[in-house]
Amino acid sequence: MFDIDIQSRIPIYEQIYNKVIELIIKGILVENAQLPSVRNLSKELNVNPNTVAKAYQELERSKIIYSLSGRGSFVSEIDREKMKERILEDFDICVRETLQFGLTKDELKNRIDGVSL
Amino acid sequence: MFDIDIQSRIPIYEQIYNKVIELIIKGILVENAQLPSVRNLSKELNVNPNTVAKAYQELERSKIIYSLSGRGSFVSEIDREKMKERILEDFDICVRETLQFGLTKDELKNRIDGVSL
DNA sequence: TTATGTGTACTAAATGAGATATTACACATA
DNA sequence: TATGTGTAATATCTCATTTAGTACACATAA
Repeated sequence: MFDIDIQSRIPIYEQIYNKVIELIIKGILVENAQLPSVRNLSKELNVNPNTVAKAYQELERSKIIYSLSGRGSFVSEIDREKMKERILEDFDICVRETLQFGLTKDELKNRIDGVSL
Repeated sequence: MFDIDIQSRIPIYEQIYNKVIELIIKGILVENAQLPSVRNLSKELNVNPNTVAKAYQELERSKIIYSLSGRGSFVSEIDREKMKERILEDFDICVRETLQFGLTKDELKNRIDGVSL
């Protein structure tokens, strides 16, 4: 569920951050659902607790989750559209970078069809 | 011409690498055109010569440029389609990451129209 | 030949982000 | 009371990136 890629150039804490967003958007983590505890998730991922804590703190700063001392961390009120918007803004950057190389928007659109998960 | 972003999380040598590709794709650097010398470009960018050299060496490894000892570095034979393909493969990764969040291909395609350089 | 400009190689050091190790504290709750 | 929670703090390690400096071999024009 929280699989991460140690090889990736994307920092672990950022992968966790993104994973939580992904799970929320997909409806797997619903409003007020409790996230795995820092210590449990760190064991599950074979990662230092500080790393998970950092991800959770960033998520809280973004108001995506809220953490209660002694209780745990939970999913905030969800505005799916706002979350999607945030993802799409990252996508914009990628598109912009690609266009910069001189490719056309049509080439990009056609390309999307061929992409498979 | 070779503007780079010191703030970026993308390494300088990689920005230079990408810049050269961009200039080739756009037809600004044509076949057998000479690149700025390692020392000159390093001065222009306020960057260590080693950093430029690293970019050039990577470009040569990729057969995008060729370097002649004592002469300089030059643009290789160009297969624009192959270069585009390489760019698009990076784009694929980005698309895949975005789809992973649960967005649809149509949402992505529509989004592209709104992007401006 | 000489001077200058080219790529290349090498070693050493500085930097910074990321991750780890460890301990500790305050809080909630069964 | 015991256990589990988030949080904080400090020190350390690792690694990629970048810098600094020097040196060598080659090409070429003066």
